Amino acid sequence: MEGRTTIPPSTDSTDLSYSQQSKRRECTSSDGDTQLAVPILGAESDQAGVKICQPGKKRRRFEDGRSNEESKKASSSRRITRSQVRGDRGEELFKWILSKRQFSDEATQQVIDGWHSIWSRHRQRIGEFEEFWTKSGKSWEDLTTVKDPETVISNFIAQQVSAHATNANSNACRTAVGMLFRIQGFQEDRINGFALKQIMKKPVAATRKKRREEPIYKLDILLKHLQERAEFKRKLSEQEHLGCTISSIMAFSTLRLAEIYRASVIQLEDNVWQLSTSIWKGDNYDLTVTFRPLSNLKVCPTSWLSSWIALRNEEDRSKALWWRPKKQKVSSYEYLSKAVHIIMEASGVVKGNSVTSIRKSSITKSINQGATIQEINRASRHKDGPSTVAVHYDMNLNDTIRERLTNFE
DNA sequence: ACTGTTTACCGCACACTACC
DNA sequence: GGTAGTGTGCGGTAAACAGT
Repeated sequence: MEGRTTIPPSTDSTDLSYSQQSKRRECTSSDGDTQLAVPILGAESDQAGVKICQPGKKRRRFEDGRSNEESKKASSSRRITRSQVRGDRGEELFKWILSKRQFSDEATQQVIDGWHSIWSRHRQRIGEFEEFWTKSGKSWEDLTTVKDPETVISNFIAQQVSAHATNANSNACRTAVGMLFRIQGFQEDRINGFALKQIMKKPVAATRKKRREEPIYKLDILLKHLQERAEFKRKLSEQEHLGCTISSIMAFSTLRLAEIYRASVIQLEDNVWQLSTSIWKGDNYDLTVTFRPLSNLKVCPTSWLSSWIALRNEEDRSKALWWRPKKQKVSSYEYLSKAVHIIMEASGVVKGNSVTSIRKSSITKSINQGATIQEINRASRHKDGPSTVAVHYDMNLNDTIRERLTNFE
């Protein structure tokens, strides 16, 4: 996988429009709020290449070769935690601090709501801090009289590190506890000072993305697979059907999985589908994408959407978009993720590729076909198009450029 | 001194997965 | 199957460079 090949002409289009009775079917978004994942980065470096160049030198650079390539996946030694209690304590502490500042419950809640999905992570880290704090004989009250937050954080991080915290954990703790002081009104420089930055150098460096020209698989293998699956949709398991539908949407809309997860959909006339979602990454805004039938219906989102919806009973029509007809429940984010992975694997996509790689290869293919930069920016919805695209999407196109460079007199 | 370009750094949203 | 720990992508911003 890599290199270019010719794009198979997308040909025939058997009609497989499943029932599409009434215009305007409506499905609402599932989630109330998302509940996953945390920020911060990782790669458990056994001493990542932190290398600070001598003073007189230029810029520091952390990703010079030789850092152990394979970003290690979920380290085998996951810390064991008594999570529920911990998170609850964390949230309690957070709320307690705001109440000390006379924040009303509503106000406090709205502060929390300002974080979309990561709050569930912050509260865990704060909980971890709470343990540390209490264990060292301090009370919550003592927290409000802290004069020097940086010291508190530094000591906390240092102790985490000596207790073999992962880099990701160090980063997460720094962020969460810093936040705890930020809401007390401390200014940035009192929190994230020079000494703490020194401490954080290693974990932060370890998480930096290593840039390389990684080949992206061809979108075509996925499309081909979708096309095959479309032949016998009725034999597909519910999860496969789901996976195909989402893959198709992703390939043709370059939306992220999380965005698709919280999407809702309306069917307009003639198999035209309108998908609405909200973008949270970067600027927050709502987005509506309209899918019209493509010449190859077998890979087209419209036909996958209509057959997906057709799986449910009449009375479930208005249920959430990712409602699971068999189980009679709404899919979780993880379930969607698994569904797409099943499809990717079946298509022959190399294991280890993330769901968003579909987005990547879709954009890469467009570039390869000569899409203009404007088209790419519009499709990818990247703010700072050119640089982002250059770094993330056209990596395996460099071969072409190099080949051209070989031409000389 | 001023303008333009590249890259580091921060922090949050998103993705993956061990484990219960 | 879902939770929570761990890993990744990317926008905003400013520092470090580089040119005029």
